[in-house]
Amino acid sequence: MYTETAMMGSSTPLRASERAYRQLRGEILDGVLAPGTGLLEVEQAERIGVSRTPLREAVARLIADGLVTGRTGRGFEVTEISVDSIGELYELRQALELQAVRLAAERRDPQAFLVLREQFLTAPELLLHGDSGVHRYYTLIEEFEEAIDAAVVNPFLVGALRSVRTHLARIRRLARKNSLRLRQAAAEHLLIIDAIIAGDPSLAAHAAHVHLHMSLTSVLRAIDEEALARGGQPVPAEIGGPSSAAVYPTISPSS
Amino acid sequence: MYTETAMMGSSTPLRASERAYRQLRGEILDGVLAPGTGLLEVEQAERIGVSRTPLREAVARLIADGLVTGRTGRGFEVTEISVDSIGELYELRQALELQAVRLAAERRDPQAFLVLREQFLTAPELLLHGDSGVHRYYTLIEEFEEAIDAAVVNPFLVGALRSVRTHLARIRRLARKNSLRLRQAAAEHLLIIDAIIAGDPSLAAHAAHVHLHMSLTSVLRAIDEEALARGGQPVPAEIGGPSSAAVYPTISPSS
DNA sequence: GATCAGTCTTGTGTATACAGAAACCGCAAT
DNA sequence: ATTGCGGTTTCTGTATACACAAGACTGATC
Repeated sequence: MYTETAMMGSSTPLRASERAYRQLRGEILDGVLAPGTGLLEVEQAERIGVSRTPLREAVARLIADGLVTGRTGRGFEVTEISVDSIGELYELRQALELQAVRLAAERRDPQAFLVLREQFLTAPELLLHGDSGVHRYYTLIEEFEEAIDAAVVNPFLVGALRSVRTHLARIRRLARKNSLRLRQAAAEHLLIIDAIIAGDPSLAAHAAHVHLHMSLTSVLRAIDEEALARGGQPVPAEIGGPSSAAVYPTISPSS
Repeated sequence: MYTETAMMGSSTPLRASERAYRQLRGEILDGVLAPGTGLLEVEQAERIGVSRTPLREAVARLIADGLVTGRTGRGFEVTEISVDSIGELYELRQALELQAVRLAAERRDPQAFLVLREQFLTAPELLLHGDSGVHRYYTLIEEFEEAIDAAVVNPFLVGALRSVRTHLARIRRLARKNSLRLRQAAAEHLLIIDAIIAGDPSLAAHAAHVHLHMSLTSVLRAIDEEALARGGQPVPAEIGGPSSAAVYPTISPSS
């Protein structure tokens, strides 16, 4: 059977393993497949419409990405996201982004960042335009990240950054940010961009540090609030576990 | 030299994909499979003695590790190591190790590092004992790295560090260090260890920075010398061009 | 002699068949 | 009632078969 299902309009028909990878990855990142979900090869292969061979390849890549863990013997499992793991991810993120921003400030093409600067200046009013504005804002962030990657040049560093961003995407889902925080974040980005344009690595790094600190604080608070809201007003003792840790169980990724 | 095949008569019979992965990885790290070598699925599967299915899984992991690149259409290829890529790797390494060492200084169990300290003190005389002493020294380095990993706790950071160390192992092959440099390196390590024991994150980071700088300098010089020796004639000191970069062609990994 | 086209070989991508192993269920025994 | 044991049932791990695509080769033509 050669399923012509998704031509996608794009050029290449896309290999089955690639389709499986993208679909699973997308579903994990979107939270369709919740953390802790146990998956079986046969079941997933059938659902996605590929045979087990390409599906296994897809799962192997997801494991390498740290989005999935191989369960001994029986299938595989979407990795959990604990509050602890968020802090850990930010420790790595800090190491990488400070370095990236430092190098970007040394090697940047000023032109690219001047363009970005203009766009970030419009962020506040952009964020008044509801959901579509927010979406546009996230696109802007992506462009910022791409500009950094391009300026840094370093494939090792960029690779590590991409990995971190993958996990960040999942965390972002846990706590949708309010627009106040987004406007604040835009201002913080602007500062980083200015430092890069000025070719000031040290300032860029410190500005990034500030931004990450604010970001982490905001994420943790948002998750806390959400946990309270979901836990309901009562918060009865019937669930005796450690409060926040129970909501987002333990475990964490590897790569 | 590295270990050979299956000296581990350990517990599990080991899956075929795992065997293939370890063998290929070992051979790449040892330089048996030189950078740029083109590999074919069938040929490698036959050589290693597994079928294509597990071999493909092994190759997928190697690609994820950045040790191998998929070639469009025809087989796969051992990734090259350029002089540029060494510098890039060290940029990532610096970001990660400084952060690791910083966190280790905050969270360490002093006892573990006190033990390490004792051992590193014996390094100089250890390195007088020829090849076996050098081997013992590298074991010591591994123990140091493990102690850092344990102190850092952070799985994300540790994962990224492991990836870097993989690539470092390949580079180490290119330029076997002289024992003078190793003694020097031991002293630098000692400083880092002392800072960690003292619980001084900032000093630990700076000491690590120094160490990495010295290490990179030493590696690059060693490669240069080796290139000169191999290039035969006393290549004039016209370093202006891509002289050194030409020896170890372009390309680099992705992770 | 060179170039181009058609075929032929070879290698990947995918599906499937098969074997071994681990979890599940039920039964029985303490 | 609980626990240990055996049969059963999946599910994984591996091998293999098959289809398609991309080179390589050969032969023919200019």
